Amino acid sequence: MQKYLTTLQNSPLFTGIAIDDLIKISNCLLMNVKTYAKNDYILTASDKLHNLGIVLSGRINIIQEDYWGNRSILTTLTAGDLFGENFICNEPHDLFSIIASEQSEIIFINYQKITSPCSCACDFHTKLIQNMLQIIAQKNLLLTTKIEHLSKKTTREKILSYLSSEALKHRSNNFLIPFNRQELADFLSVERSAMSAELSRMQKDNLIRYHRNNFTLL
Amino acid sequence: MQKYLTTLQNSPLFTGIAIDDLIKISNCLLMNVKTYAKNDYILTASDKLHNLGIVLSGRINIIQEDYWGNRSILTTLTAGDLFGENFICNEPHDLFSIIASEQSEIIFINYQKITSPCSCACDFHTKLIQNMLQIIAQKNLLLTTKIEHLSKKTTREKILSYLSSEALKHRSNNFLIPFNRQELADFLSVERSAMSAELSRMQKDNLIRYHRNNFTLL
DNA sequence: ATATATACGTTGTTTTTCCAACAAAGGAGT
DNA sequence: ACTCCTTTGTTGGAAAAACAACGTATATAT
Repeated sequence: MQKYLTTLQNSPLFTGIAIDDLIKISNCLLMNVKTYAKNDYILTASDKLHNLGIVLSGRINIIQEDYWGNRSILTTLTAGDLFGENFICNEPHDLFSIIASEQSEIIFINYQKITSPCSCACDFHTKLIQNMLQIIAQKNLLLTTKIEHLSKKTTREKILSYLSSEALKHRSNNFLIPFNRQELADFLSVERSAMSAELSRMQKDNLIRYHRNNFTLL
Repeated sequence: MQKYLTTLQNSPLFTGIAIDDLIKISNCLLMNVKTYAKNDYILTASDKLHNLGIVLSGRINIIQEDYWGNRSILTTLTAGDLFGENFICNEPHDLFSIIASEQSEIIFINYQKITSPCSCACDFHTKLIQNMLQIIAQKNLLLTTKIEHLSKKTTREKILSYLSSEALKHRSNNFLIPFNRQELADFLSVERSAMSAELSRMQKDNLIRYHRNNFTLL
């Protein structure tokens, strides 16, 4: 357990919890490390997940299989990343599976133990619960704004929706975006070259100025 | 307070908590009822929200104002509905405002009090925290699957993505959808008539069968 | 400085969606 | 059955996006 502490400490679930307290708390949480070989299933779509997982090493993919069996990778997680926040305490979903894409170690934390107070470490427990809520709430916010962008019908509107939210976030009409063109196109679910073309048209129309990933709204 | 108990009891935040316990718990939660007139701001974009809100009566809109000041209504909430789960414990967002669209009563519940255990009612408190997590996690799941649909480029792919997830959810290739055509089109962010046309083409291509809101995947 | 790879922009063609207008089908009430 | 109203389906032209192919800029390494 000792050797995983640094990874755990850097996980958002344990932010604000001192390393000494982490050691104490780890005894109450029914933690449990498992090792998976490449291509092992960590969770199949019909399983119900009772634990929160944190990747200690390796790489795992959250995948979706549709009605016809077509697979697509939703996200790929590496050391320190958390999973299961959404599946937990929900009915069996039948939507996602989790597979190790290389040999991986996962630490599982009993969900019940996180949400119910215990005798030994109640102070940290409160912090833990708040961290947990914050993580999900933050993700929720990200998903909501992304949906806002994706709901726009034209590429131009999608771009403007995204740039607008970035400008509000930075409290400035000039800001850097964390994507290159291909990544931005993927994020907005449009075609890269078409998006590039639209960007130049928007510049011509005096809506925006940009160079590389530095953007200015006019 | 008494007269609001039924509304509160029906709120997902308090499911599984008996009415007697609800009365006890309500004393610990620093609840606070406020009345708003039509068009009053309940939250402006730059405010930080410290409380969870439940609508007791009336109707409120969660709105978004973009960089240029264009407003759009994201959701509209009525009696029993909860808001603030996502804003709470996040940095000021500058993205959403909340406005009463008619005279409304809102009960605010101190967020700190929800997440920290208290002396008087710890059993219900645990249930409360679990309800809170479940609500957000469930919403998260909904948002994630919606993003999956919206990320598809063509209308046909969006429809199939949606129908596939419904089929998996119902564990059957035949199911009823909870939308009429206009609602489905809005949900998938496509144009109704174009979607109707695409549906008939899909039927002609032997991908699906449908009548009204009864669908079968082939 | 040169070579090489990667990111970005441009253009023309094909495909898809939007839009508007209308036609057909289904439901509710008399 | 008939009317009225709502929902769903159809069609053709206009607009937009996807796609492919290529040209240009920028970064990196040797």
